Amino acid sequence: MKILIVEDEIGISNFLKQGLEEESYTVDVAEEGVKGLKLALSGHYDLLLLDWMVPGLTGIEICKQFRKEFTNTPIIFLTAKDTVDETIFGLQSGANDYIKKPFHFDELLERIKVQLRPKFDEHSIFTLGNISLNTSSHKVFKNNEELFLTQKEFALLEFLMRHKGVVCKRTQIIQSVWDIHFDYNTSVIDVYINALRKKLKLTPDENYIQTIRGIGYIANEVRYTQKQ
Amino acid sequence: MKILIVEDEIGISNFLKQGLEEESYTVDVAEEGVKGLKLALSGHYDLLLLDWMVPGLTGIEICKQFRKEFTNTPIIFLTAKDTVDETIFGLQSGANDYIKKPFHFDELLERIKVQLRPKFDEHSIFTLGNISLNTSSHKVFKNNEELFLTQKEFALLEFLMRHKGVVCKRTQIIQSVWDIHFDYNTSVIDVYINALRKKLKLTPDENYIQTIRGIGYIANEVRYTQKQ
DNA sequence: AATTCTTTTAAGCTAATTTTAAGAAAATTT
DNA sequence: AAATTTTCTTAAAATTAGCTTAAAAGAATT
Repeated sequence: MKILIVEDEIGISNFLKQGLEEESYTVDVAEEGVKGLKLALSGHYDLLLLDWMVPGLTGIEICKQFRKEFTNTPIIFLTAKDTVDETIFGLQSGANDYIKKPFHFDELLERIKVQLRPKFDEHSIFTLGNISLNTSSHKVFKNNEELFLTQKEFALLEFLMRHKGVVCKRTQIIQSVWDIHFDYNTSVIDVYINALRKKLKLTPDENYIQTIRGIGYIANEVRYTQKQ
Repeated sequence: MKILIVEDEIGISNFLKQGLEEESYTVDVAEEGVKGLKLALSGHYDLLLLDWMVPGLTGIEICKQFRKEFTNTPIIFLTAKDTVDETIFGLQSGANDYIKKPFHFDELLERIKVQLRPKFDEHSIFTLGNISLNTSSHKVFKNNEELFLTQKEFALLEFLMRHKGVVCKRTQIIQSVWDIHFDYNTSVIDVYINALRKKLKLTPDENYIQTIRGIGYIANEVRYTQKQ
C-alpha cells in the first residue's frame, strides 16, 4: 500500500514516514504543494495524507484538484486547523477524514486502516492452521485451494473456528448450529465432523479438529500427542 | 436516507433526531442494545449512529454483529469514551468513524455526509469473462454481440458482476435488486437466474454464474470442479 | 381497448443436502 | 480381558433447495 504525505514540517513528515514504514506501508513525502499534487495525480497512491498549510498550494486545493480525477482514493487531513468550521471545510473539499494536531500516531494508523479496509475485511475471516474461513464471502480455503462446504458443514466449521482453542461441548454445538434447545438424541454432529475432516483433507500433521471424548470437539492448531 | 440512532440518553437522541430530520434524513431511535441490533439487521438503514454504553448490548457488540451481515453500511460511533485506546477499539470493531462527546452537531452532520457520499465508480464497465456490462449506457455485450436484457435482468446481472468473486446471498440479492427487506417467500431469483443464464447463452465452459447451494450465487470467471 | 413485453407466482421435477440408523472401531471402566 | 460407553463410518431414507416451465398479473405501448 502506497501513501503520499504532503507536509512541509520535516519533523512531522519524518516521524510519520518512519512509523508508517514500520507498518509496512510504502511512503513518499512532498514538502511543497505543487509537487504534492503532481505526485498525487500520478495515480500511484492508495491514500493521501494532507497538511492544510503547505507552501505552493494549500491542502484544500490539492484535495479539490485531486478529487476531480480520483473519486475513490481516500484522503485524510492532518492539520493544526482545529475549529469546527475548518473541519467541515476540509471534509467538504473531498476528504474522507480530518484529524486535528496534535494527534496520536496509533489513532492515525487506525483511521488509515479504516480507509484502506477492503469491503470484506478481516473481521469476517477466521483462520485455523492453513485453513481460512470468510463469513462474508462464505468461502473456505485450504492453502490457496477453495473448498466447497454445504451450509451445515460451513456453519459447524465456523462455530468451531470462532471458538478456536476452546472446547465446544456437544450441547453448545447442537444449540448454536442446529438450533436444537431441548433434549436431543442424534448423531448428526458425528456425521458432520466426519464430513468436515474428509473435506478439509486433514493429514495427521493437521489434526485441527480434535475430539474431546465425553464432552465435544475443539478446533486447535496445536497438535497434541495424546498417546505415545 | 435512513439513519438508525442507538442511544439511551433521550436528551441526546432527541437532539440528534430533530437535527437530522431538519436535514431531511429519516431517523429511527433505539434506546436499548438488543432492539437496536434487531432494527439494524432489518437492513432498512443507510447509516448507523452508535453510542458505546447502551443497556442490553454495547455499541461494540452491535457494531461487530452488524458487520457480519452488512459489510458496506457505514457506522459512526458517538461516545463519551474518548481515550486513544477506546477510539482504536471502536474503529477495529468495524466502525467507519469515531466521534467523541461533546461533539458539534455541524461536524457530525458533515461526517455523516462524508460516509453517505456516493462513490462514483471509476469504471462503469464491468466484465465477466467474455461478457461486459456498461452501467452508463445500460448495455450488455457478449464478445461483440449485444444482448438485450430487461431491467430486472440487468439489475441482477449488475449486482452479481459488481461483486464478482464474492458470494451474493439470496437475502442480499432480494434486498438490493428487489428492495424487499422483510421475510420473503418467492422464487423470483431462481426464475431470473435462469433467464440470465439463457440470455447469456452460457456454455459449460462459461459457467460464469454459479450456484452456491443454500446461500446464493456467485459471478466468477474461474471454473470450479466441485465434485471429483 | 388491445397488444406486447416484463415481472411474479405456482407447481412438478430433479438433485443435493440433511438426518437417521446401525454396525465397526476405539477408548474407558470394571 | 471382558464389558461398557463413546465415537467413527457408511449407507439409506427423508427432506429441502434449486431448476424449469407455464400461466397469471402487471406495465407500457400502440
